[in-house]
Amino acid sequence: MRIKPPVETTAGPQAATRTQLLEAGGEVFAETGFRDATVREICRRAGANVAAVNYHFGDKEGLYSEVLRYAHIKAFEAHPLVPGAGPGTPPEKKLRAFVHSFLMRVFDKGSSSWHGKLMAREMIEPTAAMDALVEERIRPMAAVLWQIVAEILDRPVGDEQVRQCAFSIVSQCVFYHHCRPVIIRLNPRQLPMDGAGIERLAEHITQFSLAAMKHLPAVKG
Amino acid sequence: MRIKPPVETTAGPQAATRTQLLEAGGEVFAETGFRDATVREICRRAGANVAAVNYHFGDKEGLYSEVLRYAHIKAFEAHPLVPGAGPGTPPEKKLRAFVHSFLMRVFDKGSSSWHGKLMAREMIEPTAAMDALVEERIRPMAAVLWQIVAEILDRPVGDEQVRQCAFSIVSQCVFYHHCRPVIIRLNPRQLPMDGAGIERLAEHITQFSLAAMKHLPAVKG
DNA sequence: TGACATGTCAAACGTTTGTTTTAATCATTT
DNA sequence: AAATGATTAAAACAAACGTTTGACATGTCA
Repeated sequence: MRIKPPVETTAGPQAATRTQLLEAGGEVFAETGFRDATVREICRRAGANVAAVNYHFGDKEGLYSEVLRYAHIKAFEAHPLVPGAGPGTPPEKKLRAFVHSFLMRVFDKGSSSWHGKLMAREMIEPTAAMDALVEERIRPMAAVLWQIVAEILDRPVGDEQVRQCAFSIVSQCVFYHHCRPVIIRLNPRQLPMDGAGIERLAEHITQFSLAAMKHLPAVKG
Repeated sequence: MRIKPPVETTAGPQAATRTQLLEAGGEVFAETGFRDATVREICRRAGANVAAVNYHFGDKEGLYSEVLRYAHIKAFEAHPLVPGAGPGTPPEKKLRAFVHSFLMRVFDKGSSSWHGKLMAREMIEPTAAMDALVEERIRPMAAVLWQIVAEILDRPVGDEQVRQCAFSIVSQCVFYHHCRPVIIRLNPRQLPMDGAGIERLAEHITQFSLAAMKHLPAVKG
C-alpha cells in the first residue's frame, strides 16, 4: 500500500527543497537513467535529506514523473516550436525555424540540458509518463510539422507521404543526439555542438529535406 | 580487484551453458537494460545456476560485453552490409540495398531480435565495449556508405557534405526503431513492421535521400 | 583406479537500495 | 508565549542484488 504524499502544491512557503529535488533529479536521471539513479545521490545534490523525495513526491517514480514534465515545459519555454512564424510565413521558412528550434532543445546546454537525455531514455524504456507526454506535448508538435510538410508537398495533412517525410525530418534532428556515442567516435570534429554548429546542421537538414520533398517521385493519391 | 574468469574458450566440451547464457543474456539485457537485468533471471532462462555467469564470464559486465559482440556478429551474418552488390552495381542500387539490409537488422524478429535494442541502449549509455564496437564494426559500415554517397554526389569521400548526407540517411534508418514508443502512439498503423512494411519504408528512405542528394544546392569545394 | 581440471549446484555473504520511523526544527497563527 | 501544522534530520528496516564459497558431479589422461 502506497501512501499518498502529504502535499504536492508548488505554492507552499518552503518549496525550495522541492524545486531543488526537481533540478537534481533531472541531472541524475539524465546521467544514469531511472534505475541507476539513487535517491541518496539526488538528495545529496539537492542538499536535502534522504527522506525528502518520499516526503515531497511519494516515491522515486513520483519524482521522475514530475521531473519529466518539468523538463519538457522548461525546454519549450526556452525554445518555442516555430519561433517567429506568422500566418503569412512561407512553409520553407517555417520548416527551417522548426528544425532549428528542435535542435536547440535537443542540444540545450543550459539549466535543463538533461531534457534531451531524458527524452532519449524514455524512447528506449518508456515509463507510464509516456502516454501523457505524447498526447499533451508531442502530438501538437507533430501536427505543426505535418501542416508545414503538407504545404510544401501540396498534399492533404493526413497523407501517408506527408507522415513519412515528417518522420524523415525529425529523424535527422534527433539523430545527432541519440547516436552521439557513435558519432563522436566516428567523426570527433562534429561534436560537441556549439551555436554555429547548430546553425550549420539546421541548414543542412533543411536543405536536404526541402530538396528531397520538392523532387520526390510523384505518388498516386 | 577483479578476478579473471577461469576460461573463455568457446571450444570447451560443454559450452552449451555458455551459449544459453549468451542467448538469455541478450534477451534480458535488451528487455530491461544492463542494470535492471538480474543475473538470476538470465540464469533462470538459461536453465543454469546463479553462479554460472560468474564462472563463465567473470562477472555480469563480462557477460554483457560478450553478448554485445555475439549479437552484432549474428545480425550481420543474417543480413550482410550491401547484399548482392558487385563492382559494376550503380550507386543508387547499392544505396537501396544498404538501406534495406540496415532496416532488416534493426527490425529483425529472429533469434537475435535484441540486437537493435542492445545497440539503442548502448547509444544512450555507452559501456566500455563501445570503442571496440565502433572501430571493428561500425566504422567499416560507415566507410561503405560514405563511398556510395560520394559516388552519388560526385564528391570526394572525405567531403563534409558526404558525411552529412550519410548521417541523414542512417538517421532515417534507425529512427523508426529508436523512437518506436512515440511513433506507435502517434501513428499506430506504422508499427509493428513486417516484411512489406520494411520494403515500403526502405523505398521511401531511398527515394527521399536520392531526391535530396541529386538536388542539393551546390557548395564550394 | 587415482589424480586433476572442468563444470554445476545450493546456500550464504556483504552491500546497496528505496522506504519508513521517530524525533526535532521551523514558520505561522492563536 | 503557546500551539499547531509543515518540513527536515538521523537512524534503522526489509528486500534485492551481485558475488563467493565449498561440496559434489563429470570428464580426461596416466
